[in-house]
Amino acid sequence: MSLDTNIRAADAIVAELESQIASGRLRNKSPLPAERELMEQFGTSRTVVREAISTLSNRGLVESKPRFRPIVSKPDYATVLSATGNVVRHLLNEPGGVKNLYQSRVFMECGLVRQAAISATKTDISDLKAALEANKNAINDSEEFYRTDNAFHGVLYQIPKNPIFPAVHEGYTSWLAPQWAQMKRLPERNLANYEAHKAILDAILERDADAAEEALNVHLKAAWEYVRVTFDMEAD
Amino acid sequence: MSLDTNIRAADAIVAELESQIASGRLRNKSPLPAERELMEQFGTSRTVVREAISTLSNRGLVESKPRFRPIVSKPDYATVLSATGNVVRHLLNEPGGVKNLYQSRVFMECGLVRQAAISATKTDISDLKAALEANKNAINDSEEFYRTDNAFHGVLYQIPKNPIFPAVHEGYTSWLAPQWAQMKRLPERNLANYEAHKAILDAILERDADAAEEALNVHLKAAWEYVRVTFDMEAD
DNA sequence: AGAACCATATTGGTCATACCAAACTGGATA
DNA sequence: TATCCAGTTTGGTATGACCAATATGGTTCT
Repeated sequence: MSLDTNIRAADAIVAELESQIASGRLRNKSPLPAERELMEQFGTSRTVVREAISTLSNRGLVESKPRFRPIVSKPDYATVLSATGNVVRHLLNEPGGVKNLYQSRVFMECGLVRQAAISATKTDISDLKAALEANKNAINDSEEFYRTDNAFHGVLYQIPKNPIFPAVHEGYTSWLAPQWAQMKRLPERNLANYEAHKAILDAILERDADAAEEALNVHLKAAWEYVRVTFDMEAD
Repeated sequence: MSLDTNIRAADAIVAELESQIASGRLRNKSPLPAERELMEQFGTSRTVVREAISTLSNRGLVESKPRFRPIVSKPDYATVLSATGNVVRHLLNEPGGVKNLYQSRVFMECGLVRQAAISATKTDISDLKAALEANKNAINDSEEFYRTDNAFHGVLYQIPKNPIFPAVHEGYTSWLAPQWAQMKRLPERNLANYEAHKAILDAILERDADAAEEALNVHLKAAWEYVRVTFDMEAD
């Protein structure tokens, strides 16, 4: 929001490098200049150069592994989401945290299936069918089922052809994965989930937004109930 | 995701301070210990302490103004969003960036008005009415109209009673504000916007989700068209 | 020629120390 | 009690040094 009195030398370097990354002067996936070089280039001490790099790293504009040259990484929506990962973890540990996130996911996907029902293209439909088929074939392999389940939902996020949505899906997947990982996954539940997916797809095929939303709602509500019981949370 | 070979001393300090903040051992809104104190406490040099603080600051867990002690700021959803602000700005400068963000906002609010139509409480309704009234009274004061316009949409984000949504609204507001700021705002447009808001509220009052969604769609589509023309972007 | 290998120059990570200016503190003063 | 000032604390920056791991380029072996 406010810019305060920002007289940090590091901020100037951050700004400059940011613009060089954005403009492509610093090519994506290529290493940043050496610290001692930047230090000369900007006429500052290595201290501030390192602070600047640290900031860029936290912003997700460079990927820095210890002992390696930081790699320029032009930001995309996935970067934004993953950069927030650490903080989100804290929020999930607060009471109601998981529920809030899950609820927002239900909200999001309700909208997605409506939109899918209304405007899914042939390609979208065949992607959904393929994902459902893979899902069906994995009913007895819970590990694989999880992946195909997630992939099915992922297709929904692709339908708007807007890069923000797949990034959000990635966020949900990675943030909620820890919860999901410690749940037992039984073939009968896999079957139920597959059938729920099928119901959703059927509704989309019939171009019935209300039915699709309803099917998705039932599906995710049931899944949540299972999560809730497993973690012994308070009811709604 | 991957933990790699994380041998950075600063990371240990970050982790420790993070957990102290989460547990409340470091009280919210209170200043962090002095750098020289942390340095002794963790047995490292001031260099790594400062790097750790910089990381915390970028994560949004402390608020650090130059020359002032960093203030502990327990993360909330708004913090997460605002921490991403810098990167999002870059994405908005890329072709289609603003459009993608705006489209996601339309998507979000379509869902919100549907939900409002279905399950808005009396309190929600009266909040909406109050916001609309304020909106009406500001038609001739474009500065004020912008605020009330935004507030009206903000009420929609409050209806799910989920802290994630208001945070998202804050995100949209701050990210799209720069675009909005440089647009001329005429009383006749204010009036049109007010009437659009009224149509939305009317549909909500009639508990007609489809009509509410439609009204909102018309409203935001029109607003987008205005933005698009102003900035001379390509058509859809 | 191409692959495995090794000595050396780079380079990131950390430490110790120092200086400055702004912020803070507490007691003297009006 | 409110104000003001000097001394202290503290964040921002600069140097310079050392270590260990990496990157590099030439040498040797196959």
